[in-house]
Amino acid sequence: MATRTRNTDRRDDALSKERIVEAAVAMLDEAGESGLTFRALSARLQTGPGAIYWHVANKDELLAAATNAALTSGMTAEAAAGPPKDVIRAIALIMFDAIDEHPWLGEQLSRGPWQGVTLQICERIGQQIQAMGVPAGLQFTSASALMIYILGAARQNAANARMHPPGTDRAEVLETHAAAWRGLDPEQFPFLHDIAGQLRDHDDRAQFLDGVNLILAGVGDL
Amino acid sequence: MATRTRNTDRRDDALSKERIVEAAVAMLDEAGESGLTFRALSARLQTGPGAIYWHVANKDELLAAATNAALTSGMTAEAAAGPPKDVIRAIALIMFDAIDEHPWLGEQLSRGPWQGVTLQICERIGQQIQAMGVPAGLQFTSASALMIYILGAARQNAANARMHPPGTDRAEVLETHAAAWRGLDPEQFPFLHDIAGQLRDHDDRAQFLDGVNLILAGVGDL
DNA sequence: CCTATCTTGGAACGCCGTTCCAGACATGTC
DNA sequence: GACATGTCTGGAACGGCGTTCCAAGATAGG
Repeated sequence: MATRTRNTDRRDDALSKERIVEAAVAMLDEAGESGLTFRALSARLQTGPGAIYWHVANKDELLAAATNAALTSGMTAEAAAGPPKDVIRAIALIMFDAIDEHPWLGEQLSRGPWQGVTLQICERIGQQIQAMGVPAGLQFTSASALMIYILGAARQNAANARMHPPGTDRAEVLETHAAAWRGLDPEQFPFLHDIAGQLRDHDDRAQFLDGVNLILAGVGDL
Repeated sequence: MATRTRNTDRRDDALSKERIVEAAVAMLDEAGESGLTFRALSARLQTGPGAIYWHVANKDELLAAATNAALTSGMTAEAAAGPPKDVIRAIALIMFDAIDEHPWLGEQLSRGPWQGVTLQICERIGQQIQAMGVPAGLQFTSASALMIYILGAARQNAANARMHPPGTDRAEVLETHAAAWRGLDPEQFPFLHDIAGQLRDHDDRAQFLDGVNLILAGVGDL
């Protein structure tokens, strides 16, 4: 592994795990998860697939490294002060925005177990849960419920965004979707038929925050 | 497509979309998502890959059909009566158990948009939300928060289960995991360090239900 | 300068989803 | 019965994937 000998004078086009991960993040942003292949990556870095494998064990490790890199870069400064619930809301929005910017993050974060940056986020949310005075026996449940909702909602949002070419008009897509719900049989689908209007007018980010508040309200009640 | 001519006397080893989907579900249950390939599937059905493509458009359609089949078979009878919150809890547990039984369902359900069986579940939850007297403007938010949590939690549970061979001892796995959390730096990870014990002792299904109750508590408060 | 180690990159392997197509099969018509 | 027709089968083949292998180039120490 490239543990030592990193500050010596190498040729300046030398590979490194950082350069590889950086290129991987760029390719994921440009072409999504299916756009990242070792062949395309090695072409971008002007090398062969074998060279990459000297720095990275396999694609899973590459994806994990790209995930940590992308999330960490978005988590630099943070509103650490304020009431616990506000801090949680801020963390949630940071994650939502990060996944909105890098849609492939949604798939990746909710795949494996919580580790790396995800673990740090879990920790920060847990600290705020404790600061709220939630009884010890319910802290784990509360924190994981928040984590699951945040990851699930951001992921759902990313999945929705991924289904349309980047250029399409959001209002038009929503109207089409809402029309489909409104067209459902009112006898069999009264609820979906009713709220089709809310689907058309809703704002993803605001609704995400409403969901976080919903859970926070439940946590505060315990 | 095989639309008509289904009741005529064909040879009894004839392919059909039902037989294909049934075999696909079995393979997914046995070997997970990566275990379902058109080659293995055609070998199991004693035919070639090309024959399958006459009944199924592509792998996405096959996965969607398998998802609907597996979820529908688990949703036969249902406790439709009782207070709305009880009905929601019952639906949530049915989904949790279904995904627990077919771990690949977790990945699949949260991939695409809500359609098929997922749409029906959304409808049922929405009806209960309405029955709870939630204001019209908040019904969409409440229902989607519940859906996201249910899908996210069940999916997370399935991902955890998928990481260990079927035979491994659950208590041992949890103990190892808890030990890792307990070994974290108490200065940097006070929360995770503290609740490692709860991680070791927790019951996935009970904690899932606690999370649902958390959200229901918040919804009732609005 | 020579040698041992680190690093590269292209060829090759086995597998995947998918397409193509020759032909088996059941059926309706004379 | 012969034949034409549309339905259905299954094996070969295509391009691309993750990954492995290894000969050769680059670099550092004696």
